Amino acid sequence: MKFEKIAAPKGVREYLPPESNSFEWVREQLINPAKAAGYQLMELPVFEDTALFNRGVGESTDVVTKEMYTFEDRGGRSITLRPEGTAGVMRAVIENNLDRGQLPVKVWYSGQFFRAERPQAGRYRQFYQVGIEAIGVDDPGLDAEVIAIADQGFKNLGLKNYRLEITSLGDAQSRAAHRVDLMKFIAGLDLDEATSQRAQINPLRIFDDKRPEIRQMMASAPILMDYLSEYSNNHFEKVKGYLADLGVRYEINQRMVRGLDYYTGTTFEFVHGDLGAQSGIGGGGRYDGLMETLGGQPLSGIGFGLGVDRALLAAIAENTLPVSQFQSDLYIIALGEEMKSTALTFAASARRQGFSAEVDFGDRSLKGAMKGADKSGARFVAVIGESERESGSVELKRMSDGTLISVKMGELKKVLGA
RNA sequence: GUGGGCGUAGCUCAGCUGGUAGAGCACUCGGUUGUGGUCCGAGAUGUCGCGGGUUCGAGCCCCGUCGUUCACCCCA
Repeated sequence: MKFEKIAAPKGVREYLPPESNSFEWVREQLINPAKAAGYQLMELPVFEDTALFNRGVGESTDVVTKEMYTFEDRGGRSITLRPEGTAGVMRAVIENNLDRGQLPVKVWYSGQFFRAERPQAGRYRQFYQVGIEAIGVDDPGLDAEVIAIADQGFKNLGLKNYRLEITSLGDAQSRAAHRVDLMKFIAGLDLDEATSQRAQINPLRIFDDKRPEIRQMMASAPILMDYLSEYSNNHFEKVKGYLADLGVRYEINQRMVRGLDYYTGTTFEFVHGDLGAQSGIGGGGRYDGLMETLGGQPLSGIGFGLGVDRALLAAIAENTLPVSQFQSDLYIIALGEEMKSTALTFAASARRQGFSAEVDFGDRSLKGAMKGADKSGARFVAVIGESERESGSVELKRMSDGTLISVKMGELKKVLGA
């Protein structure tokens, strides 16, 4: 009887040892600055009521119209695998009245997100993000701090070849005024069918077109930043000032376009230089209307999402991953089956003493076991035989230079260090 | 969703103008019975992604399909 193999679903990225160690490290580096700034964990469902994203992310976005994993559950409810994190956080904040306490609500999250796109380098159908949200306060200092936290995450990874682009999308009035003029401008252009259709849905998208001829046409298009209200402009000036004070380097990108509809005011993106087409490693911004749209108070908020998969690719490209292999302190080999119990007991004792210890399994030859110890990268090896069992002490072999050091099983600290 | 490249042992790949598969690495064992990294020897491993077609004969040609990859699109 032979069973067929089952493959992973298309487009999912899996992290297996030893690469998973790098993945875990990257994720930690990215989120640590947020923890240090007082953000607290929020664990949310990976699936939500479809309406949350339709309403929250926006019906005009590609994310909602063609990239969501939507299905009906057994109770006839329309369910969607989350394509991004902010809407879910907002839903939970509103539902649990977190915004009735001290503001801003500061939370972080980490997990997988889903988008049914054609897979490509750095683009997967299931991908990982860490992110934060600060909800309920509209303070340019907060905008700057949020951006600085994201930037610190990338710095923690040792990345250098990335840039931070920022812009302000202004408030509702700013955007409405700009949109009128921009539509007028675009109507005068000679665009192909698909492009002009896209322009109807969101004219800002045309700014993001990569074709040189389009870029040239758009060179003289009206820029949103020229339409900012006094309030928006003032707010943005302060953000830039604080960023400068924080030593966060940025570039203004007046043509930045984000894929989610809810962004207003300060908006930003981190772009890496070595990643090919999928170069965005993180992004975020302020969202004035989102909470109200989802049935909550009319409070503003700001947050970001950082791509863990892409950050890892960037770290690989820049060769900044730590070389240290994740190794055990102690590798324990039992000489024959009779000694296995002693070996297991010793390993458990070593772990209680605060050291990582692994046991060689499979009853292979001592030579094979030593090879296994070598490959595991363990710092020390202990061979357990009759004399060890009788005396209660072991000879620890330091693998780096081969020296043998005798020590009582209960006093590993003397050799392995604190 | 649209286009192009690719798909041979666990990994990296070779396989000439079609004649039914190979290398290196890795893996297991051994080089006399309690100590690794080098060296030497031995061994196991593939329905050549899958399904059709052409042919006396296909890993090599054709079609389809799936996967992968790059770009478009989109974005983390």
